[in-house]
Amino acid sequence: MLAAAWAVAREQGLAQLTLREVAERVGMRAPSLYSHFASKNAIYDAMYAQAWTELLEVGADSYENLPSELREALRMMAHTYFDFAVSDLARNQLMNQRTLPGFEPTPESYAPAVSALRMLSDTLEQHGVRGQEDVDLYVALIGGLVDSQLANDPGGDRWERLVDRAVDMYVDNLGIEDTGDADAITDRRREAP
Amino acid sequence: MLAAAWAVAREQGLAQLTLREVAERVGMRAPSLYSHFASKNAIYDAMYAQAWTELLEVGADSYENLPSELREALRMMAHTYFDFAVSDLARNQLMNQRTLPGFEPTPESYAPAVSALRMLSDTLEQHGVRGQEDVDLYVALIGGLVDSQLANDPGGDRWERLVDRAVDMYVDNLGIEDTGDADAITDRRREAP
DNA sequence: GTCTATACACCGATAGAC
DNA sequence: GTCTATCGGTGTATAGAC
Repeated sequence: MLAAAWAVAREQGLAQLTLREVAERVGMRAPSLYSHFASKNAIYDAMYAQAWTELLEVGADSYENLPSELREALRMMAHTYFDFAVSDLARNQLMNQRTLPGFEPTPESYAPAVSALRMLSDTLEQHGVRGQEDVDLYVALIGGLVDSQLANDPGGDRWERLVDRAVDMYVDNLGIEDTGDADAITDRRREAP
Repeated sequence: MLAAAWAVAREQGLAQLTLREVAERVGMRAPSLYSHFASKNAIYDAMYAQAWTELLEVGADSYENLPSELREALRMMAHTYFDFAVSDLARNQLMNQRTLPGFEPTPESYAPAVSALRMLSDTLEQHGVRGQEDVDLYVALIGGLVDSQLANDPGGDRWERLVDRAVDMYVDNLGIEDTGDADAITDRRREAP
């Protein structure tokens, strides 16, 4: 049933999802959906939770045995996320953009999003990347590649080809020793004025 | 009249713009809008052109007397664009995201977008940044900061504070001499494998 | 150009029978 | 749980009077 909702969102657009269309795909009438969801917003909410849970699973699989070397580990992480995000525009809009005005996930549905970000920052930390700003910059950098790819070259690879270079640029900027040791200390990161 | 459309888009959401609401704000009835626009899509199209034309004007003012020094010039450009983009979520969605399924600007409306990107690449080139991938990476980097700011900290400055650092990171990665001379040659940019 | 009137389709949501 | 019927509302767009 959520699968049907995702299909509609992908085909018609996230905001153009309708109860009638979802119901039809599962062989039901629109009012019957209210036996499963309290409202249309509740469907979005469940989709939001499912999307972040999916990422959590993809990430758990992929991050389990990351290379100890910082640069290689970040490249793998970046590609995993990039492929996941780019493969579904509607899902990415629900997860990371304010496409639905006023939509706010419930605390229960927001939880997997928090876990996913936590998993990212934990993994970064294990590889020597510490500090909120370092994480924020990584999020913006990889997210920017995803958004550019989806907006300007959907189905192509114009920004995907920049993922490795972007990660290298980022690691160079961190200015930590790239030894694979979790305890890197040297920090010559440039300070913004 | 376009101003009324922008107001509705900002308040209700880009996709939630309705002819009735726009008409009401200009003291008209919905059908009267068809004297000015052939369809709702034509309104979006005019808004798209206006948005990119605005950026073109802001950019022309700002890029006229940029510092010759690469790093400083890119910082100014980045802040100019960041402030412009972050100040209007609906406008940014129309310009840079696929929020309206199936919307494609007409060639006439797409023209100012091409001009704006051309202005960017010309300016970058004048400061020694050449190559499509260099431009693409800049677009993704600054766009990523914008999108992160709008999605995760609307009204705040959590990613705005990273603009200067991001530009420095980018310039360092270009690996060109930062002398203010338009003819920088050294290129030790890392190649993705 | 703007109006009234209206067509036609669609929306989310509820009531109540089965 | 699922249905039919329906509510009250919205949407874009057109016809034709003024």
